[in-house]
Amino acid sequence: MAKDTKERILTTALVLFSQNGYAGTNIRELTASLGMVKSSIYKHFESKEEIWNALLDEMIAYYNARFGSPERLPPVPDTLDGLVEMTMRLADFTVHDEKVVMTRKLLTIEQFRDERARDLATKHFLTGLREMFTPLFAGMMDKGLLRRDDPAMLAFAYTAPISALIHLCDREPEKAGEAMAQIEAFSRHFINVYGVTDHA
Amino acid sequence: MAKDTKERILTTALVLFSQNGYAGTNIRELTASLGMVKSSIYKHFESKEEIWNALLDEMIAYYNARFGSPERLPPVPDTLDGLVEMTMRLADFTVHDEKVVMTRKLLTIEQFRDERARDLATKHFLTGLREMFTPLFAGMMDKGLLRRDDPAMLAFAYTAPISALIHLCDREPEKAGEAMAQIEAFSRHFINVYGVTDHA
DNA sequence: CATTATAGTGAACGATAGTTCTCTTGTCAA
DNA sequence: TTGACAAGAGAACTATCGTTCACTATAATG
Repeated sequence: MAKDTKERILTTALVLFSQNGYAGTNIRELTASLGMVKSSIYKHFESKEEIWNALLDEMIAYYNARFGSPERLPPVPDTLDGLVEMTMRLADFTVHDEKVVMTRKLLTIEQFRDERARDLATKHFLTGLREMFTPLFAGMMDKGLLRRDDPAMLAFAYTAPISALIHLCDREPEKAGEAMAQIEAFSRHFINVYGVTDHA
Repeated sequence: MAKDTKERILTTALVLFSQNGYAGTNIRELTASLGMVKSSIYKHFESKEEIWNALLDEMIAYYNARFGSPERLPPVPDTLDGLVEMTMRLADFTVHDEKVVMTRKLLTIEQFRDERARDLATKHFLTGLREMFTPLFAGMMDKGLLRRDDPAMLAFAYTAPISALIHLCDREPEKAGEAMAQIEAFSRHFINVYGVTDHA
């Protein structure tokens, strides 16, 4: 079906664009990966740039569906260890889910060329995680699990180092194991510093 | 002189590659920016790829000269405020020095395509700052300015958020002022959490 | 059944990519 | 002063780029 082929094209475009960039990918290579001849793709998209725009539309929609809505927020952990566990689950998914990895790599590569990619990159790399953890840390303060402090600042201090290690995994996947261990070590360091050990 | 032209070519290549990437830059545009015709460049470089390799060589040499040697380490601050000041000086330079910004953008764009760019990217984005601040924090612990802790972990927890904000400036230069303020706020938060307030 | 839209083919197009070649100019050493 | 060489100009080459077009096979529609 047409809809199906269009979807397959976008999937393959994500694979190639995230590896070689938009300019570094040609439609011959793209269509060959799909088992067709290069002219066929113009039955589905008007131009290479339209493929890029459609791909960006999809990435934006995916981001909003997955991370945009407040009800998609993870529940506030009941213990400090619960925070570590939740973090490791999130990190594991983020590092190993192919589509998410490719999306991140593509945004990394194209962020200086395309304004929409730039905005989405900031969400993916900076504000997204921070806004996710801010209410979570506020909740943990309410529960007496974390020292009272600015939750947004704590969220930033917590998520930025984790983000840096996720980027390392994108760049050097063979270090993923090591990086995951560092994420856990950092998370434990964090709860040691900010966590409240109850002496009641 | 020949040496001079070669240097000018590399400078312009850095400007264009960091904006549009290696694949997205053509030598016509590159030579036109230098006021010559495209064939002339082959008197200085054998190919486009050789320009890329020479540029990488230069970036690696520059990095090693500037951040590689231990004697280039900044002095251990005598006060907690001294750490903030030193950080702001470093951040200001890193965010506003054109060559450094372009180098970072280029490494960001090309890190998935070239192995040497990948390695240099990890140094620029992760290990470099950490290795710079680890002995510095160890010294501050010796001086009783910081709580005793793993200096490498503290260095990571300190530099990663700052790095994230520097990346934001690369992506959205209009937010540089805001980002610098956030760096200072984070630095002050950090010394509040880890700093030792002397009650002797 | 006839028809019409759809999806894919293969040849061809103009534009542009990186590169090479020949020629001219200016500079410096013998 | 002459010869050699470095540096650039401009035309031309080949390959490849994104794209178009005429055509065919298939499947859905009246």
